[in-house]
Amino acid sequence: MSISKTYLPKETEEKWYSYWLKHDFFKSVPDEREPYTIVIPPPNVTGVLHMGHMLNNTIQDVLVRRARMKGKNACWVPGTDHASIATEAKVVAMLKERGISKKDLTRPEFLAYAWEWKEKYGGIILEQLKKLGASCDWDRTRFTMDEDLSEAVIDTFIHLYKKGWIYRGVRMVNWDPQGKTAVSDEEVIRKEVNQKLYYINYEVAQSEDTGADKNETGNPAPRTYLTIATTRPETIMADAAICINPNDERYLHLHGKRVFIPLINREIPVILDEYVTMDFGTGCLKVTPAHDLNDYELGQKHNLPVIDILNDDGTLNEKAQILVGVDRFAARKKIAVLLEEAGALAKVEDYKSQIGFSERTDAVIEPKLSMQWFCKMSEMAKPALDYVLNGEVNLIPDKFVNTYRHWMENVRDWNISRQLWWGQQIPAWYLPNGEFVIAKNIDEALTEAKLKTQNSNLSAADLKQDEDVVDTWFSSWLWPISVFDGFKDPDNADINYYYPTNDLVTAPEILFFWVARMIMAGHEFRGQAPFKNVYLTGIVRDKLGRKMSKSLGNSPDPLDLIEKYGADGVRVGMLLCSPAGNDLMFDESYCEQGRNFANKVWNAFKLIKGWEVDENLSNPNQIAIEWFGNRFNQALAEIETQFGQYKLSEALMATYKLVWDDFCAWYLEMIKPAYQQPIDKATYDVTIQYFENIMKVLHPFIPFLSEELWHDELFGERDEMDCCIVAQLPNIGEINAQTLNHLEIVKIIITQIRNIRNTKQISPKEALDLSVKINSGLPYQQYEPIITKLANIGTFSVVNDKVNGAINFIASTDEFYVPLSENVDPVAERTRLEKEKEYLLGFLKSVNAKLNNERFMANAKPEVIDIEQKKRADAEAKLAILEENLTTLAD
RNA sequence: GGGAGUUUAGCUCAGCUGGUUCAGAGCAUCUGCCUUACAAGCAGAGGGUCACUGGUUCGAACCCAGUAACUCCCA
Repeated sequence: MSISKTYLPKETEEKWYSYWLKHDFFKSVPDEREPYTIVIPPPNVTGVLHMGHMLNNTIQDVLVRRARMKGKNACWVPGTDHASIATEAKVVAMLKERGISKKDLTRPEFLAYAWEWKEKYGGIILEQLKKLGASCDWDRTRFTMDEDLSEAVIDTFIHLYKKGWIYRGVRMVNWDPQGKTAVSDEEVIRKEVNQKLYYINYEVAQSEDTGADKNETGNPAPRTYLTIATTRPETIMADAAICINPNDERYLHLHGKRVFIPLINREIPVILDEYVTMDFGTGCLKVTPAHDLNDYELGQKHNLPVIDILNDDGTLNEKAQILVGVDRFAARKKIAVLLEEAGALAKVEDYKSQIGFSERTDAVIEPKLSMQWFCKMSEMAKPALDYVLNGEVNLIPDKFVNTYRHWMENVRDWNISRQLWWGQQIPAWYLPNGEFVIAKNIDEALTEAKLKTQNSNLSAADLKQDEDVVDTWFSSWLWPISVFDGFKDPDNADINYYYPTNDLVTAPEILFFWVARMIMAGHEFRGQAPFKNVYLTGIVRDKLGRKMSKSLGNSPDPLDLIEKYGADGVRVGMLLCSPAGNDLMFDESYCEQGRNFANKVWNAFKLIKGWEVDENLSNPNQIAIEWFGNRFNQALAEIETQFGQYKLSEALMATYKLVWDDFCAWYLEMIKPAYQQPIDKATYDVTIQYFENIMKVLHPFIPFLSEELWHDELFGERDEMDCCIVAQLPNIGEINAQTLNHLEIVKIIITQIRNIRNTKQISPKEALDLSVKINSGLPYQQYEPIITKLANIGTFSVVNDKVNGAINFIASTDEFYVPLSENVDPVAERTRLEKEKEYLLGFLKSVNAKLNNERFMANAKPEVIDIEQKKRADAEAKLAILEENLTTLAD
């Protein structure tokens, strides 16, 4: 049978994924084992896989697979999020294509379309995750609008309302005029934008009472003006006052005056408040409570009326009096012209300022007063902060603790209503008299309403349910509980076993919307945080540091990458460039490196697979076998530590080097029989064992290839359930430091000789002789076969005297000589030795400086002093050898 | 304007409580190899004023202060 020269991932991936599924390896049910649980951050149901998902889910899968291989009952719960704004937008767009407008539909009709859409496109992303190898328990797949989960949302709403933590109120919200919904502060993206600053003159009203402004002839006094600066001239019709700083000496004459709004000539007062910055603009601020948050607060303070001149879609309404029906941006341009014509526009300047944009629709956010539902945060924030501060919940990396605390200490109430249909409808029913009741369904609402009004004649028809739905995060904050049915059935076997979960892997940008709120919900409903560790991944950026996004088109399609490099290659590629919590500059070349790695493993397999065993041969490789056994244990220990600290990229790199450098480049080269020669049984058996162990260590990173090789007959008979995915990771055995140290010296010797070949242009095929003068007492004789093989040595001899006319080098404190067929160039040799000597002298000098320093000797720790003394001894010994060699050379 | 963070080789990053030859890894680069596991490879090599300026210390990439550049969050 011929084995392909390179690893071909395609059929392997398909084959093993369905095998794993068929044999229920991803499935988890509570049992006596220790659970290891992850709930997936549910992607948008209508979304497609992007690089961020790729990173996130690779990390989760590595963690889950590793836990499974450590004997834990691993459970990774998958699912999707209904994502009200994003999904509703897509459904609206789809309807539009079919010539249907949302406003012509009833709510149930619209929802029917939305569900149809969800059934058709929802879950594509979960299918894509399978391509990556995600070992989720698919039987547990949940959706945030599943009946049970929605019920949990409604119950939660009622629960919090009864506690007094949910209330209804007029607030300034971020209004998205395109999506026609309020969005949370976190969904507003601020960008710096070039704008214009308009200077507008307001005529000051004449004082009737004092007559001071009339001149003696009784003619009207000349008109006077004040000038304000604004970036939003279209809102002047909503002005409620002009505000000046009471300390502003320029405007003392305006105290107590009134002014006219240009174009509409409505009279408004001049008010005084130190809030106004004197040196910004003209020092006169127009106060527009309906359209600016700060103005709103100022208006509240001064009891100003709120005049809202904008419709929900961003056009001007009749309260504006002019430009009614015109969009806010068109109105801005038009009003500038009108003001100009009226002589009220003093000047226009360029101006840069921060503007909020909707994350979902990219429309400019309009501050808008509206009646919304709010969830009070202060009581819930406190315990949620404590979980993180006292370490019950670990944020990884911990630099996010500060950010988290800052946010939790300054948390604002959560606007939980959204003016959409796709989502859980708010369980509030309005009575004819304007009052409302909160109830689980219409029947309960009616009962409540009758009780409340003492009117037993009320009927269901008299009640009208709130039109809005709750914010999507109001369902996803319950996710870790609701996926285990913890609301409907708070004492069921699953929730008791799997909750709290172990690790949550998510992006730092949703630390507050999601992570913090899950902790709040966990505390409120289970008295326990929902997870122990939160691993915050970085943002995937392109090579230039730009965030990968659809609009920039700088994101590769993950499925294309898998097609090109194999899922294993892409997984390795993702992890290679992803330090925890730092953004990662993704480049396709990392996937290439991943693919090459998989190929390396494949070829190591191919080599071993090709060996013939001769039972009669004795084992010449005991040293190599012992060394690799130790090295393997050492690497296992390192990898264990790195996983413990969630340094996944480093754990992968340690694995990578173990396989590539230690196993392939050193171990296999040491034991490899000559071409077409058989190998002895002992070496063969232990090597296969080593390889099998390596498959295990590799499995979390490259599950497909490791599973594929696992089933080769090389490893003997396997029954159906004997799979790499459930193999137990090897235990960390004892590590003999001396074995490892000795072999490091052997490697140095080999490298030195190879280096000599390279610099002297000697072919690797030409054997060289090697003599060693042993000063250290190291048993070089036993390493002779390895050195001879890897450095292609002809005769290896131990000598008592220096060898003249040979290239020499020092390893440990022993002297090595390589005689060359042609004479060694004494000048070049001298230069080389002198250089080395110089280095050693410098080194010795710095060591001596420390040892001769009384304060060092007095203050440094004894072990540090020991080390320094050993360094001095070693350097002096080497220096002595060098000196001798230089003398010899001179002879 | 307020808060947090980052700055180490061409690139991406390690570097734990200051002390091993501590200046590291992978990739890229250069040189030489088609040595029958692998050119998706093998062997070897060269790359850095640890952002800058001061300070603390016997000793600083690491601690402190200031400066600069960049990033993020909040206003």
